[in-house]
Amino acid sequence: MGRAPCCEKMGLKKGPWTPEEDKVLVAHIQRFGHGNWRALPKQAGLLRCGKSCRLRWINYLRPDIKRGNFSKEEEDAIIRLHQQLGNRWSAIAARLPGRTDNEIKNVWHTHLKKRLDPTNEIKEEAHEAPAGGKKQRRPAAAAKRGGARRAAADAVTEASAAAAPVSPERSASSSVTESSSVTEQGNTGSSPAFPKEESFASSPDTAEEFQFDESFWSETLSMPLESFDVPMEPCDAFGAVPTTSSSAGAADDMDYWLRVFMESGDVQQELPQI
DNA sequence: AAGAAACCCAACCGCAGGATC
DNA sequence: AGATCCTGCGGTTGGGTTTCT
Repeated sequence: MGRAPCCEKMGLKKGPWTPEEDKVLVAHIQRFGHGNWRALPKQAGLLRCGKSCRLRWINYLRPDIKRGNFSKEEEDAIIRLHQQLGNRWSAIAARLPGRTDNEIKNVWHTHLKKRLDPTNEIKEEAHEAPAGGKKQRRPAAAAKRGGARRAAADAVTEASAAAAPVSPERSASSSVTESSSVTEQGNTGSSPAFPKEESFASSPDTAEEFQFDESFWSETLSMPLESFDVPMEPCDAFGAVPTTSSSAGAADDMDYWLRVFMESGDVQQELPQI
């Protein structure tokens, strides 16, 4: 059956997202959710196709995205899950709170696959124990990698992640995993404006609240897959489950976020009149 | 300092499958 | 029942960044 192309070309923008576009998209989803991705860009006044908007949101703008380097536990989990699930990245991502399928896929292809490849073992050993091998990256440099390109959008994302009420969709784990990222050595997702550590754990109390034991990952990740197969609650754009506990705050959260983005830029001006 | 090579990640593309008409 | 729409997924790639020579 002849499928219509994803984007009806004509004037639709492609390529990297600008901070302004990010703001518009986030603000729109905050206010109206993303019931219809195809219609969303038009409603939001974005010159993007719905697919592109969805991808940007899922992989980058969602407030519960955990950025930064993968921990050893996460990498091990990916390897283990990949053995069980194969290339079902979304299924693997569902078991790694805060990580996207795209991110996991990238990590797999750039690091883990090589690590598992017997022919690359020697190379990987060299990687583990730097001894002046070719193209050996230093951790600090690796952490810095791509920082410039991300910085602008991070301002938006981190702002979201910073004050975002932990989304119930992933709350059980994301509240935990976010703090785990704090312990990571590198932090590619950090931006000068919103250092991850500060942004998430804005107060000592909060920081303490999210402290958790290193054993979390080993315990969580060693759980049988079946234990994860709990039907997901329906949720809104930010993963807010409409339960009694969270629904009351949902509207407030929306307003809060709208204010954040209004204050962070000129979103109000950019939003189309609806 | 400049160029080459390697690395990495965001984003695109096309397909599959469920939902709807 | 079949056609079409829409979303989600996995594969792939373009191009920026970092490191080495």
